[in-house]
Amino acid sequence: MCIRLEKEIAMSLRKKKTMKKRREMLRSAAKVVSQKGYDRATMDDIASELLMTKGALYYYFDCKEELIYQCHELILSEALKVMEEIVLMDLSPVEKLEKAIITHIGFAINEKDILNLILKPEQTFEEDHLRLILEKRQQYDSIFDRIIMEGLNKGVFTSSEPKLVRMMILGAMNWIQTWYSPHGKQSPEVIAKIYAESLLKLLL
Amino acid sequence: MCIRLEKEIAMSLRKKKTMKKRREMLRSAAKVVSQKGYDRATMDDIASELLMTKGALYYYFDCKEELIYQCHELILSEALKVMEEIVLMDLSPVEKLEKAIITHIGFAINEKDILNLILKPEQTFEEDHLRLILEKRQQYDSIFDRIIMEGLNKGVFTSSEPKLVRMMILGAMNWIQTWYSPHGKQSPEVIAKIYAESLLKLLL
Amino acid sequence: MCIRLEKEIAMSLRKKKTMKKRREMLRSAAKVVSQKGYDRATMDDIASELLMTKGALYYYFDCKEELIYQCHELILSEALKVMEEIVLMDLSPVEKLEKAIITHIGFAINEKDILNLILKPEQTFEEDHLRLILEKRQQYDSIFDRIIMEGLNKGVFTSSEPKLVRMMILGAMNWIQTWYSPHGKQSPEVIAKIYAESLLKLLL
Amino acid sequence: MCIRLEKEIAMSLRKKKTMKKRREMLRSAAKVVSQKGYDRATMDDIASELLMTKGALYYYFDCKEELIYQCHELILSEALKVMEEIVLMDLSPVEKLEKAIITHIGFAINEKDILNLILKPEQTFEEDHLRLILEKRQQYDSIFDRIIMEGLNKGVFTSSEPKLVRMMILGAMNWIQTWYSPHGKQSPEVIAKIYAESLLKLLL
DNA sequence: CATGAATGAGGGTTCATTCAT
DNA sequence: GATGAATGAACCCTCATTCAT
Repeated sequence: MCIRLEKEIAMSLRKKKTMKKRREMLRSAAKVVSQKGYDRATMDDIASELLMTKGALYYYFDCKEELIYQCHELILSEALKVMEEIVLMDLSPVEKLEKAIITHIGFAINEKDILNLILKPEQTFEEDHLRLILEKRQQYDSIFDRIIMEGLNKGVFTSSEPKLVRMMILGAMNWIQTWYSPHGKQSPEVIAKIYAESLLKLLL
Repeated sequence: MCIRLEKEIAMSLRKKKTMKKRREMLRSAAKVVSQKGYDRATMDDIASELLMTKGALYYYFDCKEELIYQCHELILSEALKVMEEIVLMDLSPVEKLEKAIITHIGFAINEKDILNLILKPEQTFEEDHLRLILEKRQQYDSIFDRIIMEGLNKGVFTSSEPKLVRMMILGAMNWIQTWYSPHGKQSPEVIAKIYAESLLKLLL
Repeated sequence: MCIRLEKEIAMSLRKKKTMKKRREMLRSAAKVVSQKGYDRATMDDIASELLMTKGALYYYFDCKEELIYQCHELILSEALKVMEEIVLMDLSPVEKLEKAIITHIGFAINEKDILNLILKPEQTFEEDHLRLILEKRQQYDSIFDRIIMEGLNKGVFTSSEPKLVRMMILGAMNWIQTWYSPHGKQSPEVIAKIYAESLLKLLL
Repeated sequence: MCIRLEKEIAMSLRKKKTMKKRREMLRSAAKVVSQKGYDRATMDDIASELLMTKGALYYYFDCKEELIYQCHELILSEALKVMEEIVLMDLSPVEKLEKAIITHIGFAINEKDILNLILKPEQTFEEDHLRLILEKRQQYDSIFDRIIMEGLNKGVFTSSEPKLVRMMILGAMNWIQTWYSPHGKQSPEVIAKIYAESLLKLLL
């Protein structure tokens, strides 16, 4: 019994370790891929960023696409969870949208490496992975829709085209990746604030 | 003399033909590349879209990068010219910005194939081409800055962060490529109108 | 009759012109090929050295190999003719060999562009051309053999291995191409003299 | 500790194996290239001579030029080492030069495949490799200069142009590659002896 | 689990050659 | 005779993937 317990604990420890390792690998992979682009980042690049050999990577992931898909999955799920918490908070729609915008921009900047991957999944993924990714993106986007609808229903937002406005907001935010540099004069937090304040005008 | 003249005319005719052909090739190349992505679109793909052989492509362009660079150059120059005309028109800043937004969205949708290429040039182009592209993009962006500044000076626009607002506007517009489909319910023109109207709010 | 005559003269003039042109082309081709090597010199390189287009070259020569073969043929025939004159001169074997060495070195240096081509014809020419070239080289080499034999018969030369000595002499001379530079301190004539004097020792 | 030791031994064994393989590859590559010439020998040719695939070659060498450069490096270094031993032997200059000539001809004939590559490195190698090769050749040549100078100083050799004589000797020897065939009537050793004996006359 | 080695299917590029005009 | 354009066969090189050890 005691031995069994130890084993179980050991297992769960090992599993945790493995999970942690996988996550590390995903982060590193995402970093390389977001810098070079999917097609230009080779498995060797990714492996050496991890101080591993290519062969080892294939122990953890079946193929390149799978590896990168897992990256998406990881970060999108994380982001989605945070966003869903925001929706359920006891806040006004205005406050929720502000929070959502600030949070999203935080991801876009801090997790630039990973979120970067999201542009044009059609050019990267095959059927199966693609469907899953598009679904999750859909879920993510709908978070914003829900907040906006809530605001419209409560009469604090105004818009005849809420879907288009949601896309304007997302587009404006995602574009930040394009020009943001940590050496710029404004901190990510300041940028996020300004964006939140400004973009809210689209709904007033 | 007469013969000489004929020759010259013939020359200029041939040159015109060649120019026209080059332009056609650029359009087709842009189409393929915008669909598959730079790295996945092979020179064979591009050539067969043109009902040509790969070798023929290399008669006109030194290498793949050069070919795609010329695509950028072509469309960016065109767009820039149109935008510069707008700046010089005898219109109010509000009207100018509306026109600029509508025009830009027109490009983003109709020339999707080409403008699409603009995302992340760093991952595609080497030093020299990259610098030229970034310069031209800069010029393009500054058109919007000029209109915005004009509005601020005349007191019709208000913003403490005009640069960030300009980037929100561009981001919102460029994102359209991401989701626009000709089968959607709204026509490009309607979309453009709605965007123009909404985005102006960011400056009021 | 008179017209006919004119025509004939004209013909012969044209032919001469054509011949001259061919020779010019061969010289230029040889120059390019000797600098870059057969495989690295493209037909475009050769054509542009001649201020022509590639197509024009093909009017005069069937293919690249043919063109280069003609180069060999031209220079080898020339050299052979000069050498044969030397053999027939009314000179002592020593004087003949001196003259032959000096003449050969003159070719090796001044016609470097063309003689250069002679190394390793096996790697360049197909069956037919190769046989013709090897034959002519054989003829050329045998000139030296004849002079040496004459010297041996007259008792002014001594060697138990005349063939090997002939090859030493040719090797020593042809190697000059490898290091000769017009900017060196010794003139071609001086070099030739020294070589003639020294190499004769091999037969004394 | 024991495990560690085993590992280290294994490492060194594997490394040795790898080194040996590399050397084999260089020999085969040299063979193919010396037969077909650098530009005509394809990587496929070289690979199939080794019963390998092209890809495997690229696992060991960065590019074709590097592969062939390593061939040069290998054989030149070997030859240079042997020659340097000769210079340092306790022999008379005449005996040293004889030995050097015989040794060089041994290389020229037996390692024909590799030494063959030395003609015209300018047409094959880029800047960096070229410089290294020319340097090493220089070193090699200077071995002969040193022996000759020693002989001149001791009064056993006579020459007003020792540099030119050195080049005659090298040229005569290297030319052997051009005509030597294992089916000829004279053995390499006999040829080497005759050359040594004859070429010494140039310095007496 | 991990590594070094190898494979094989392309992809970009070059170039001799051809041909309509 | 000459030109611009086009072809197609190779060639060098890359890289995701596999596998014996």
